[in-house]
Amino acid sequence: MTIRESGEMYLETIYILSQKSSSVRGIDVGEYMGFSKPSVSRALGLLKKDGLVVTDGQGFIKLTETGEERAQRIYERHQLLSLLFTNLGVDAETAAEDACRIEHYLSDKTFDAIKRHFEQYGHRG
Amino acid sequence: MTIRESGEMYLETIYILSQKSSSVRGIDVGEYMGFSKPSVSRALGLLKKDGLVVTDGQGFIKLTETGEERAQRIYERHQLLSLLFTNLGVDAETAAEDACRIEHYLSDKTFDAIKRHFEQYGHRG
DNA sequence: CATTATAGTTAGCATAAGCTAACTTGTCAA
DNA sequence: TTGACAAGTTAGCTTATGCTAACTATAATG
Repeated sequence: MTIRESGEMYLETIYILSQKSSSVRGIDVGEYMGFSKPSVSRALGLLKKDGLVVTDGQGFIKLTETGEERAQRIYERHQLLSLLFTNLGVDAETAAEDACRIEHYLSDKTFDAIKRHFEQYGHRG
Repeated sequence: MTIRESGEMYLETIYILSQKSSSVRGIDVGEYMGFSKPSVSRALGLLKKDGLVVTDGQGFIKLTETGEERAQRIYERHQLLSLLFTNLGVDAETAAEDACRIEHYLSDKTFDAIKRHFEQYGHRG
C-alpha cells in the first residue's frame, strides 16, 4: 500500500514536531492535527507497516530514512507553494492553508519548475 | 451535504461535455472519467439531491444555475492553474494533470491573486 | 412480435479515514 | 500498595467513493 494525503499529513506532522523536540509521541501528533488517539494509532500503524516510521521502547516516534525523505519532500512542496502564493500577493495564512492542501498533488515536474523559477528570478519570500 | 473533490470532478465533466454536445448522458460522463455506470448513477443522484444537476425525461443531464456556477468555478481554476504551470515551463500535459488534482483545493484568495498576476503582467499562454 | 443492445438502477462489497467507547499499561504519589 | 491519570490499543460505527453482478426499461432490428 502506498500512502496518500492522510498518511502524508501524519508524516509531515511528525517531521515538523521532530524538529522542535526529539521526543515525539502519538498524543503530540494527535494534538497538533486535531485528531483522536485511535486515529493516530491506526495511522502510525500503517506508516510503520510501510516502513516510514518506527517507535522505540518508550513509544517515541522516529521517521525512518525513507520516511524522512518522504516527509521532507512534502514539506518542501509546502514551503515552495507558500512562497509562490505569498509572492503573488496572498497573505501568509491563506498561502499556508492552500499549500497544505495542495502539497500532496504537485508533481515533481511542476515542483521543479517552480523551484527553477525562484532560482532564476529570485524572490522576496 | 456539500460536494467534494469527487462531486466537483463529475460537475466539471458534465460542464465540459455540455460544451461539446447538448445531450449529455450518464454513460458519456462515465466514459470520459473512466468510471462505471453505477458510480456515475450514484454520483448524479447526489448532485441532483444537492440541486446541482437535473435530468429531463430522456435522461439527458443539465447543470442547474448553481451547478453551472460551481462547475465554471472549478473549470476556471483548472485553466488558470494550467496557465500558471505552463508559464513556469511545465509541459502542457503535466500542467493539465496537476491542475486537475489541485483545482479543488485552491482558495478564492489565491485564485484571485494568480488572476491578478496575469492581468498585471500578461502571459504567453 | 421477439430478440438484442443500450442505459440506468439496485444491492452489496471494498478501502480509506475519521470518530467514540472501552480496555490496557505504565508511572507516580498518597 | 493502591488509586488515578496519561498514553496507547481494540472494537466497531460512519461516510465517501470506487467496484461488480444482476436487474429493469427502453429502443432498435430481424
